[in-house]
Amino acid sequence: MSNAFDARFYDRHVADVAQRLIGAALSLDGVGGMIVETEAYDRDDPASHSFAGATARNAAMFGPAGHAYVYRSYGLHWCFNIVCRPGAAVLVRALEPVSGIPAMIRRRGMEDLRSLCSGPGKLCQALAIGGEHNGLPLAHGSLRLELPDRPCEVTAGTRIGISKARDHNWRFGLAGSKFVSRAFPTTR
DNA sequence: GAGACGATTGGCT
DNA sequence: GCCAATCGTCTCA
Repeated sequence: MSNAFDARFYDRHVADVAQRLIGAALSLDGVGGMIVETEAYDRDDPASHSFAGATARNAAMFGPAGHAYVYRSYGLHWCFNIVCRPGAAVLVRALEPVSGIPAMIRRRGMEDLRSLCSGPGKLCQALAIGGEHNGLPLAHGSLRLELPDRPCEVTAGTRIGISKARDHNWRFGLAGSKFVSRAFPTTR
């Protein structure tokens, strides 16, 4: 059984890792929940920050697997990624709140559970993830990641908010979850 | 040093 | 569905 402490877990295609992270538990200082939505970004992916090579901002993407890559989006939001192979990372887009919910409500300024973590910027605000967490390991410390015992039922779709390589079905969600940032196209 | 742009969100029509 | 907010990063001069 693979776990988040095992570097080998990340040594597979990033889209595969993104699927396996659905159902995992993510938390910071005891505040967190279950990952219900992810997106994969690969080294040779025009939509990825790493596509043009390593820079000061994306250095963490080329660092050790199983570490965090946190960046600021649109000047005001933070987005949280899990680094896999060099230049590849999984963007965590949504959580189902599980623990520390009062803290999330306080930070987000709203009570609706579905609005607490249903988006990459939202979950970072709810968990108080910021630039100081960029490059930190997820295996120990205040940032925790625990993989599910068994794979969850996952639905796939196209990634959101990008202008390049829109054709890849590299967005993954927990089937039937109400906590995703946007509904997946009805499958089957 | 200047200019363009973005893996978003929340409010308004 | 449309659009403004807001600023770090990157590119080019």
